[in-house]
Amino acid sequence: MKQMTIYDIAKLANVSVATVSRVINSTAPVKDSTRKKIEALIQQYQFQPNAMARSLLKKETGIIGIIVPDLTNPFYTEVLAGAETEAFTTGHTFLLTNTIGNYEKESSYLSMLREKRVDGMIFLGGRINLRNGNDELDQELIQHASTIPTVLINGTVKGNVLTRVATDEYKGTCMAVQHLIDYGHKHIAFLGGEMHMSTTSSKLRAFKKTLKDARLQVREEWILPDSFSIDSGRKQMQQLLSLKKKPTAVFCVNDFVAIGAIKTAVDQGFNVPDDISVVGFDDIPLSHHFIPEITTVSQEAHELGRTAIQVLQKLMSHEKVKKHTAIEPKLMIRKSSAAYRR
Amino acid sequence: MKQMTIYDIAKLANVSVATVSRVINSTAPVKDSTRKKIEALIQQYQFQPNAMARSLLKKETGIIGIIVPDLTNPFYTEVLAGAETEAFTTGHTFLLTNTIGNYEKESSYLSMLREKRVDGMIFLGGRINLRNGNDELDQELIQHASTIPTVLINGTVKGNVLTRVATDEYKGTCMAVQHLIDYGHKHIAFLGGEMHMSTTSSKLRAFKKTLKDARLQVREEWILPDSFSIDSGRKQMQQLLSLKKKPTAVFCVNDFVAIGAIKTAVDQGFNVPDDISVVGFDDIPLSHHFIPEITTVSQEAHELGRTAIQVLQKLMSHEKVKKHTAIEPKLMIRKSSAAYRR
DNA sequence: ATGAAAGCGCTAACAT
DNA sequence: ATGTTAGCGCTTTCAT
Repeated sequence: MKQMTIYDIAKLANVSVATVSRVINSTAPVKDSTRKKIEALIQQYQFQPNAMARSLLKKETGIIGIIVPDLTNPFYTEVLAGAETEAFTTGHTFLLTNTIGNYEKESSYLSMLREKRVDGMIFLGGRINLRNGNDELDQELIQHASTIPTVLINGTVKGNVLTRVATDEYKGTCMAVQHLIDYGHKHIAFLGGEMHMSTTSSKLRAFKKTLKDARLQVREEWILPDSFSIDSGRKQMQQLLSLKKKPTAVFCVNDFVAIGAIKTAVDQGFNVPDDISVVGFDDIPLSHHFIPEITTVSQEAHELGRTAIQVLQKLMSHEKVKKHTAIEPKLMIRKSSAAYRR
Repeated sequence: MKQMTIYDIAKLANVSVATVSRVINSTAPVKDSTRKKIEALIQQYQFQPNAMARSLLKKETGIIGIIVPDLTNPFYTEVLAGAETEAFTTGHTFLLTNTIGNYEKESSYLSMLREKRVDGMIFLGGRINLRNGNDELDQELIQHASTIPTVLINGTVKGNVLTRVATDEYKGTCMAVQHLIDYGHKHIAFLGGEMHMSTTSSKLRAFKKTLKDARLQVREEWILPDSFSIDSGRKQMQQLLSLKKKPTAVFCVNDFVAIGAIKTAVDQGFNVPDDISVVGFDDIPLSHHFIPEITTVSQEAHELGRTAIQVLQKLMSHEKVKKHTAIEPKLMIRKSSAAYRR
């Protein structure tokens, strides 16, 4: 079926396009009889105005561009779901991209979003999580952000010049490590994460700080970053268990690493949490269904997504917004951690 | 920074807009010196053509609309990730929606996608999974599909008039149940799923058929549909274990239900798989990291997504396509199922 | 090789 | 209350 235009409807109703436009947008009074006639026609032909023509004129598309590194990562999808909830209320839709952390793909999508004239943009992961940043990539993003309202989630660029919403990972880590200390653990390891990512380095800083404040020793051979995957957790726990001197508790940079770590420990005949306590980070849905249920730090992903959209909406309507909005992390104490028993 | 237009560039270069358009699209030869000049200007001002203006004219947007019921469900996101891979190669982007299975939201997004004149549409879950269909909802979808090339994933509408790509769930179920039978199980239960969903009913049919072919009894009190959640698995396994006569193996409609079922069984002191075998469906990433690793049926979600986009691309370029493309399921034998021991 | 101008489908100011 | 018309930013004949 061919798409009709506002002209077709106007002709059929013997009125001008302006009148049709008026009934569509109820932007001015129209005589009841003509309105009825037009509405009937619209219904009959299933006419739907071309949003592009309108956008061209109004300079707004009703579309928010989202750049995500990994659609299969539950943390990101939880953020997305939260964002969608909020965006739906204002009629915004998402133009979604999946960059698998590939900077070129990020760039390519960045241009695409600009060409499409999205009303705003949310950026997660990838380049904004680099520990030391990358001038060229940062500049590109800042440049795009100068024409499109942009909010960064859990990341930043050099100089913190872009608006961002983030969980306080440093604080979350302190909470988790302190929890282990409160349980009487004195020998605690740090597992997973890529050292060139800011999320890892800030967690590691928090980890060391918390141990030092409790006058506990930081043992370098128990600090085993690697990546963010389950396999990484398996591998590094393996390594840990091969040491003569083993820790009694482990802080993992995320729940995937925690799952891998627990799995390996269990495979090797250790009991979690009785022999070794494990805490994760993120509170992915599965963490409280795993066996044992995982003690972890919630990033309030849904909330994070919603907040980011709220901030973006202000940005889009030229309201003043804080450069940085922090989301409070929440410690979820479950079954993978227990009091130290000698 | 204000967005420039092709006119601005043309003025700065002392040429007509036509010439600028020509260098942007390399659609006609342009003298080398003028091209260089224009390219420099484009670079300098970071000019990016307005995709909407172009789309208005060309009648194509480069956007594919995707309707998904639940962004936090790993099966759907895996499909999405597969689809994205394929779409990226042709420069298509996704306008994503999340309907949480709400039919009104589906309708609302359906119109939105049409207004936005997406080039094609992928529909997952929701109304297309209704066991007995729903005439009104079906009609609406068919109506939209008559103007926008549409591919349904793992679902259909009455009369099968729309193009679809689907895993053979019936066959997958037969494979899983047969696997349990081959392991010597004679007492097998069916857990989870909503009975008004076609995925549940077709799995149940396959389940019964396979048992009958093996001359095994189908016991109604062991058929415990409910929903697709982990909690549903927990609840129904609880129910199963409260029976005097218990099965030795369980087929679950998906991995979530399987996880819940295993959890409850373990909580109650049963060993999986020694006391009771459990198989799932979908092969979500977590299923082979769970303890025990879950025997399941892979829907080849990534492949499913890719194929759907390939089919859609043909549809969009007016090539002939089969109404139905089947994806072969794959049995993944892991640790949650074992041979029956009396 | 380049320019002028029509038109994609719509909205909004200006007339009537 | 309704119609006329000028764009929005681009592509694409048709001229030159």
